[in-house]
Amino acid sequence: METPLSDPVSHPTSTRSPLPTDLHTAKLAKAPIEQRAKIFAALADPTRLHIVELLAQHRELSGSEIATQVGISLALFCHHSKILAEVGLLDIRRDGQTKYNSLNQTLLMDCCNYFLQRCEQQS
Amino acid sequence: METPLSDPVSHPTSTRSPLPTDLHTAKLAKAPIEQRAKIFAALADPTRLHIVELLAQHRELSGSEIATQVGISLALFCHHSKILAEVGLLDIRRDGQTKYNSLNQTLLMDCCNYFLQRCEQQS
DNA sequence: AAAATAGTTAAACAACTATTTAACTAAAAT
DNA sequence: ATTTTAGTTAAATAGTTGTTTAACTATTTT
Repeated sequence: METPLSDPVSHPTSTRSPLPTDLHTAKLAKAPIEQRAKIFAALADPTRLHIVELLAQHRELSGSEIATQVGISLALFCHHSKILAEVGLLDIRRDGQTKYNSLNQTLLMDCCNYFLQRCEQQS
Repeated sequence: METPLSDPVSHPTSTRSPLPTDLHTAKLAKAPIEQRAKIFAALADPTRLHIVELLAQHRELSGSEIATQVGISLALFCHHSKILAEVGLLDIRRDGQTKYNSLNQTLLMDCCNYFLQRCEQQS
């Protein structure tokens, strides 16, 4: 398993540090292009995109809640959540037997800024 | 072949209309999730991401220029450019036997704004 | 006219991936 | 203690996709 681009320890869901976006985007730029591509690959599947869009609006949802909302089995959600977590897009908090998933908005914004910066300083 | 989300006629490379981003993002929101996922799928391959990042910095490049820069055959570039053009990320202008490719920055920004809007108005 | 350049297309192949199903662990509720 | 509930894991399958190779068209150059 690869180390995700965003460190869940230094950027937890509830208390995300207000660092300038340039720092994150710089971190993303140093990463190999394969790792950047994997973030988009995580968003490339309709089922996963549905999950991400759902979490963009609801902050925190349990696995069962997401599975029923999206209309898939819990087993399938587990499969997709693993892919989202592996690239660092999913923050997971556990409480008893339920796991609460939230979106790493910072990483999502960094991916956007990564392009926008290059478009601005065009040669 | 599906109709791309961005209309290359109303938004050509050289004279892109300065419409507010909300209109584009709204158009993206109305599109089925499969079509949105396909845009990310286009960015999910390292070779294609390399092409996109190259075009984010150089505005316009020919197929041969891109192929040599990225280090792939022209046949392989042709394959990838078709996928990028199909989702509307690539604007193509022809001059004689060479085709000049440019990035549809508007669509790329719309994809970013699509998430960011949802994150802001979180419930 | 012949050769080089730019691009397209199709076939073949290997590698990967989304989904289903079933068997499993662990915590909570009855 | 038994039964739900929540989540994980593995195997099997079908479908998709990236790359290579070779044959092709059309434009430009010599």
